[in-house]
Amino acid sequence: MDDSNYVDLDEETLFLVSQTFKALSDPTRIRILNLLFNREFSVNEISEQLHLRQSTVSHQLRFLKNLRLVKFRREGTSIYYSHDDEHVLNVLNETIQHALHH
Amino acid sequence: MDDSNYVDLDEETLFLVSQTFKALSDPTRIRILNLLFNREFSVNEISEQLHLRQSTVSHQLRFLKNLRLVKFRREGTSIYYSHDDEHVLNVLNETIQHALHH
DNA sequence: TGTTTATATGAGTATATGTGCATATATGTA
DNA sequence: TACATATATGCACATATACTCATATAAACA
Repeated sequence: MDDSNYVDLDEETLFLVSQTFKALSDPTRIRILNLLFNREFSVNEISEQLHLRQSTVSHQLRFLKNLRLVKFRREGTSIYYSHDDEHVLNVLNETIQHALHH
Repeated sequence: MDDSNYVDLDEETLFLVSQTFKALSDPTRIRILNLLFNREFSVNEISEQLHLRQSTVSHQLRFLKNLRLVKFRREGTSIYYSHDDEHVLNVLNETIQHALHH
């Protein structure tokens, strides 16, 4: 069989890929990203919409922010978060649709 | 803004999606799936190729098997594993390529 | 400046996860 | 049957993770 396309993954790539999927491996983060799919929400809005503690949302947003999966803008005392990675969001959405229809 | 497409995810979908990504969130499992991309390998072959303990490979294959991401066939005393989910493998490959070229 | 509102963060805790060792199981062969 | 080889599995342990509470930080405004 032809396995000439096989390339051993370097450590940096492995880390980046695993971190990306780790972001999508937690139900809370999936719910947040799914909520942000269409528009931006403030931390409080996310908290209320998903029935999560403010600190829980804030912790998870930091996680997603560090991976550059979400971006934010300040408006007064509120901070509005929105998604910031088309590729990852597409992967998530595809997999959700795949799960919903199978 | 239009958020009419937003649907709260049911628990079962959330679990399935998060489990799928959890499978892809570990460097060892990523390396195994990446190895199996082109052809099947026995447990020992995987172990040798990736410099992993036999038990580690076996444990992770069980994980992947439970999620139906790999399938296997017996040949004598060896068991050959191969991938069994085109969608997940595509998602993984896309994300690896994305990471390699960015 | 003091107060209110919104968000971020540190510490503690319970649980989940990944790995290795030792051993069990299963197949093949003498 | 006895033994060798290949794989699976139970247990123990170290580490990672997600959540909560309490508190810190930051902006708006009286």
